Amino acid sequence: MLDMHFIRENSEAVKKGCRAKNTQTDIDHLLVLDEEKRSLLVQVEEKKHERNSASKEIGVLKREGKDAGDILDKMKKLSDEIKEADEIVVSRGKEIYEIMIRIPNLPHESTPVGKDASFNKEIMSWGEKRTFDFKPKPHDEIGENLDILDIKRASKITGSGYALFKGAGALLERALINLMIDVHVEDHGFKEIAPPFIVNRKSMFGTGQIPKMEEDMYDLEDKKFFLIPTAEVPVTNIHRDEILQEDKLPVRYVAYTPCFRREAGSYGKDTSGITRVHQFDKVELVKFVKPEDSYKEHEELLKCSEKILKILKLPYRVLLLASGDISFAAAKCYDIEVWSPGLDRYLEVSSCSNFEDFQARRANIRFKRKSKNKTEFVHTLNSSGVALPRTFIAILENYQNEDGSVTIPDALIPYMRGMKRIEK
RNA sequence: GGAGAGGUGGCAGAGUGGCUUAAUGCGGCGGUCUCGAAAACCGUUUUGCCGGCAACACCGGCAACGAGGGUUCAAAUCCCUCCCUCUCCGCCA
Repeated sequence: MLDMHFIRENSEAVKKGCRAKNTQTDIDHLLVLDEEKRSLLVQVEEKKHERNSASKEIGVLKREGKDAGDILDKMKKLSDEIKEADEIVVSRGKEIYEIMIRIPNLPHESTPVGKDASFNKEIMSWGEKRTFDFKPKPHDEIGENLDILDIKRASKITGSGYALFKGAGALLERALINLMIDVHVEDHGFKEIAPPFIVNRKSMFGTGQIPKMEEDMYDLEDKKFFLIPTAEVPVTNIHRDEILQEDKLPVRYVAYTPCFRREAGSYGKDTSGITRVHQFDKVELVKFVKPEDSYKEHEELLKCSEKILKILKLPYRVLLLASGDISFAAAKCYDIEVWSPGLDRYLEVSSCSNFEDFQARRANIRFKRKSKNKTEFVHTLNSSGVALPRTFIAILENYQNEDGSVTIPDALIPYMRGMKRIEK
């Protein structure tokens, strides 16, 4: 959510930002409503002040056993007026709120302006793509052959878009989670969190998934609860409605969770194997920082995510996303994409976003400086560190051997009970 | 799922319609005292919004006692709905 003061004073910048994010919003209408509401508010508050003073007087008169009939009649009338005017203020307030919660975060000045993904900029790449002396297979074929991935049975159990890992495949999944968490805790100083996988509406609102993306979420008990689409939701909401101490910042959390996404409207896209599934595992990094540090912290956060791919020696590239391609709540976002030789393209394994104070405002996450009286909103950032299925894909495809076996990356061997190769 | 108790300021804890827009204690902050510290004493101590203002300083106002609604001139206090926490019972990994 943006600050109404900011919108008032920078309406043109807000309009421009909304356009850059491909979002239609009627800022002019919002400004009119805001103006109306504030002028009404002044009148209502004056009347309430009058009522408060009169009520005190009535109290005094009653205590002294005197008659307060006249003033009582007057107050009855005044109270009705207040009620009437208050209703208008509240209804304006609701209209304003409904518009406000749908205004996206504005892109940062370093975010390239462009309507879609074709305007994303590749800013770096790492690792050499392996040259194969045989035709590399796609992961689903490798996985089915080794009997470590069973998509057919997953669809029997649940439906299309689910993965069933078996034997060394299930172990690899678990090994990756453990490796990632250990790296982020031990090398990067994040605190490990194991959050609920089901959250309430307030939490989903706080991070910005609802109302805009509500249809992409799995819900429970008639939309009272939601299966989390990412650990970002429960972890960011840890500090909802809190005032953090300045010297505790930055706060860094790492959490493994499964993620549940309906992927509504994406049928037919990225359907190969387990590239796009409704349930997947992910290790997520979340930071709460002071505003002046957030862009420095954003760069560091990107490095933390990249580190995982470096450790696994998987070739990847980093994209700086264009304004039209970044999420509703983000001001700036990098995507990390890992190389998939079997599919012959890059796959997104991480989104590293700076939300500035957009989520903090929605979730009311603040901090207080020692030097100031006023509270301020923190900046929140998060990054996948990293998503599992596509990392699993990249390992199978990049480390495949001609005989169909898969070599285990060195860093994973201790997490795989010493296993060096997955063979039939 | 059933029965009961309860949700008040950072914490503890008063307060059942108007001398309470919340007592008191603890903690925090500032000060006195001290070589310094402790103790003691004095002061201070929530958040949001609106208006004035160059100002997050200051002044004035409105609101908030789990959330929402109702009664009333007036609600922390009375009524209704919901949420949460705790205790006991049932079920259960």
